[in-house]
Amino acid sequence: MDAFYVSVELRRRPELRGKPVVVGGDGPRGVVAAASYEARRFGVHSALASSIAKRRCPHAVFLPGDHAHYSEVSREVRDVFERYTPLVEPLSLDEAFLDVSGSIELLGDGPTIARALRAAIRDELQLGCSVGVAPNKFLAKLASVDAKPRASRDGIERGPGVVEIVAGEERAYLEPLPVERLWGVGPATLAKLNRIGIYTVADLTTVGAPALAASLGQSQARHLTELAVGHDDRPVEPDQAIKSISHEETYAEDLATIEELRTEVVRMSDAVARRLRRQKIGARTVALKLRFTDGFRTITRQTTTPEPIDQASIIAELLIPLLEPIDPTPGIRLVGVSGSNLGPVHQQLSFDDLAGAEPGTRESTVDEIRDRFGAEAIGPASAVRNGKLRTVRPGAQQWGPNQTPPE
DNA sequence: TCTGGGGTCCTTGTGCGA
DNA sequence: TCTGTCGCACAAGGACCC
Repeated sequence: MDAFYVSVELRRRPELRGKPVVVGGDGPRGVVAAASYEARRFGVHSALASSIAKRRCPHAVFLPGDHAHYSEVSREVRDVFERYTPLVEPLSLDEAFLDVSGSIELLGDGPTIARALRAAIRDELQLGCSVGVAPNKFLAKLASVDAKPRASRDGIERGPGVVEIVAGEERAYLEPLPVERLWGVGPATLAKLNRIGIYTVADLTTVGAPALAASLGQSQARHLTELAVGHDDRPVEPDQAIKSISHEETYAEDLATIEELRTEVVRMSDAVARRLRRQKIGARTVALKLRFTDGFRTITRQTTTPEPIDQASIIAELLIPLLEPIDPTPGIRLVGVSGSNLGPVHQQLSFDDLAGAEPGTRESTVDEIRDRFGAEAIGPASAVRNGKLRTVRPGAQQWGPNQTPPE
């Protein structure tokens, strides 16, 4: 999808069409989630610090973002995709791979299906999208980027909308591209490649395997060598099982005491546990993540239990001891909790249960209360501040702390 | 007055049992 | 009994993706 979050907002706010619009966090530590092409002309792009975005484009309209709404629209988009093939693998809210090889006889070749799909999304949902057509996922993704509109200081180019990479022409397409276009080459890998004289995909195909492996390690070297010649045999998999569930928050003001960290770990554990129960799954490994303000340093601590768990009280009881050796006085800007190693939950005893309740009943009752009366209806006592419960809504703080923190 | 949140995958180090 | 090593599981961190 093209500038998905912004395009969704423009459907509700048509008066903003043609203006620089930015969706993201507007607080001191917020980032840009999406920028309209008008804003991109000023060098504003996703993941840019909002403070810099405001400096580059002071007249842009900043919108806070509405993750729940984008999820709904994403579902509508997927419904359209599924009219063309059942083999749809969502990559994120705004991207998906479609295997249409079984639909060609009925609906026409790849580019024909791509054009029909674009027209349907535009006419029915008033949203723009760009499609890459290719023999595999990596090349299709690459082509879809080249199909998108492009913004520069001089103006906005519309983009072709559909780009096809034909089988047999993979290498001719790939070789002139800068090597960072390959999936898995970010800033760190790019620096390593540049150090051994690799700047383009063509450079990568001429360097020997031992030299590449010495720089990057066997696994990554093999991966990039395959991509550089257009090989990618990953199938389109519609039903990917999730492997971890996490919740993390960055604070507008640093935390500096163990007591504050404990309170936040309880809140985050509650959020993660609720989502685990929603998915009817438990985590064997639970992890704590802390990011220090000095130098953006991040540490993680994890522990693994014999059985999958989905109770907030147990997750918190496991993680809080991991906090004890940590000195928070330099200032903590982010706290996160995650659960991985997922599996079905067997009957488990929580600390609550030791007080007499049936195993697991207390937290599922909490879920029911929240479903009926809202997230603010009930929560951990330690999450109450100034008489108000500080709740966690998934996605609510997706792009950094709010400008005006809750009381 | 720069850097979110939710993910996946990989590498490296370590402890442990065989 | 001591030492080396192999495989495995786990912990921690890093890199990358949208």
